[in-house]
Amino acid sequence: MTGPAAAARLDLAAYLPYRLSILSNTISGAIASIYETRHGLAVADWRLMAVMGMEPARPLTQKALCARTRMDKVQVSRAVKRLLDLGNIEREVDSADRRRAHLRLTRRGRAVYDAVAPATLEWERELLSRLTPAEAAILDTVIARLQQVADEMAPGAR
Amino acid sequence: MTGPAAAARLDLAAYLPYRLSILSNTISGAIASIYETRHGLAVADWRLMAVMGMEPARPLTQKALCARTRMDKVQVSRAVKRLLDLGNIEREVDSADRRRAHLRLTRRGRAVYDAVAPATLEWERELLSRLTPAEAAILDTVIARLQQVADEMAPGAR
DNA sequence: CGATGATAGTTTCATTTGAAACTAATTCAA
DNA sequence: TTGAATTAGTTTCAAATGAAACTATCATCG
Repeated sequence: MTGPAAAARLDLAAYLPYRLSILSNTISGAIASIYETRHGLAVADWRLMAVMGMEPARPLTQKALCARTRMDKVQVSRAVKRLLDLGNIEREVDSADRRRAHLRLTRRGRAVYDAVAPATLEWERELLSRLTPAEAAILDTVIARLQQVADEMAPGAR
Repeated sequence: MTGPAAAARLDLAAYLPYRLSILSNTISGAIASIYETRHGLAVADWRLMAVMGMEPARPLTQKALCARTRMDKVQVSRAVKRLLDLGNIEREVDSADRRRAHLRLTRRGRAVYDAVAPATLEWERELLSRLTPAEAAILDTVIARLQQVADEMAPGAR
């Protein structure tokens, strides 16, 4: 009833990588609209702010931001420049190693964070509320396991 | 035990949108390496070929490709141009409406498709093999449900 | 020391991307 | 019909991106 059966035909609508990509883009786009227009933040900018907001007492270097966000150093460098221009973060050169600088949210950045973070969390909560607790729990472990496997299978897996 | 409890603190490592984005990018990148270097295809190129390969007997217009891939018409226009240059697809102007053209894989394009599609499916199969059947089934329904909810929640939800 | 190599972060330059304007063909309405 | 509005697809131009080269600082080794 479905036409001639070809060996291993690829059906995008059922193909996990494709579905994940669409889903992730839909979600990211929706959440980005929370901070893009109102606070003038690009996705990369918000990502850095989210990390810096997590542990405000511990200022981070750009290298640490790279590690925590999986962004590369050029992206981070540019996002940092934008955030400095916006006045959302401040930089203090490390006294022991002047190549490094420690970055933290300013009062203004903290205010932006406090305005945006709850909205993004609420968005996530609303999304997850459509799943049963069992489904949510399985989703959690499945994502973790798939990430681990994907890391192993990726070219140049370390 | 986790420091001062701030209201609604955002933890990226536990935040679904972020985790999904990392996972999707890891997977897409790994799969892209299957066709990028060997066949000179960009992600968009392969996506179009995957759709055209699904039902080879039914040539598609660029508009139809937009709908099926969720890519916009500019991306599609450029990918089509690259695929024509590579000789992977051919174009036949619609006799009834000369704005439109029907696109299909050439013999060469079909050969590329037949080389790439099984490898990508094998990659997916390998990934999914790390899940129990129950987990895989739940993942399937969860992705579908989340996509539906995300579509509703996206700004300008139609 | 002083040279060599490594590290943190930035800049340059060529390519990619996206939005908006554009072209060409078709439909619709009077 | 012919003129306005739509539609399919392309081009343009400015902004975003990434890879590689670069600057400045620090560590190490003779």
